[in-house]
Amino acid sequence: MLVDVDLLTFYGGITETFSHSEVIFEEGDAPRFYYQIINGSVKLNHVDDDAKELIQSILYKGQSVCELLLFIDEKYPVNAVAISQECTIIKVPKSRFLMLLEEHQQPAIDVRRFIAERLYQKFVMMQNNSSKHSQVRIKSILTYFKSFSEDQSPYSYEVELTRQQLAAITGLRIETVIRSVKKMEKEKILKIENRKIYF
DNA sequence: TCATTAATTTGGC
DNA sequence: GCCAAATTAATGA
Repeated sequence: MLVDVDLLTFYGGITETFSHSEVIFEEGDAPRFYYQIINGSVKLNHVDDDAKELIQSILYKGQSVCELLLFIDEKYPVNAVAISQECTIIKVPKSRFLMLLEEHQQPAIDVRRFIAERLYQKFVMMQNNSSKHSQVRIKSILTYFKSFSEDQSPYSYEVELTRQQLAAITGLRIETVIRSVKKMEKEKILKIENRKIYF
């Protein structure tokens, strides 16, 4: 957990449960809470004029959601949507959370580090994601998600993202994802077993 | 279990 | 890359 749950509770944290595809906050909303995922996963996305979805990031248990908006005065640039069946989130009012950070050194350090970490990942992904080679884009995303996994040996990571989600993250078409992934299997970059991708 | 819906895959342009 | 159609998996009554 990024910040201790008891501490969050002490500062007014309330848990809330969302089911699959329920919206936690929407693009354009004014940020009013710090959100931390107790259980489940959340996607941050944007839907463009053509109704095409771009997934900005996917967040898991223990991570906070768009915490950077608490430090500036802007509206949310993305939607936050639960993508696990059960998604439990603790939320703390903005002002109280800022108070928490002032009164506690360690969480302040951890949150700062988390933001830096994610900004760094964003740089890396942006560069790879602008590659004209679809395989580079996909591999970069897989590497990123695998980085959360303990086991770093080849084919050990079972990709839980659907091909649609991969397409929405990389900005590629679904068909392109499917065809590239198959090529990558031939090139022994990954393995496919009954539709599941192992990287 | 059957019907419906969503996701995946293939092929043509 | 785009679209349509076929196939398969997941979901719910």
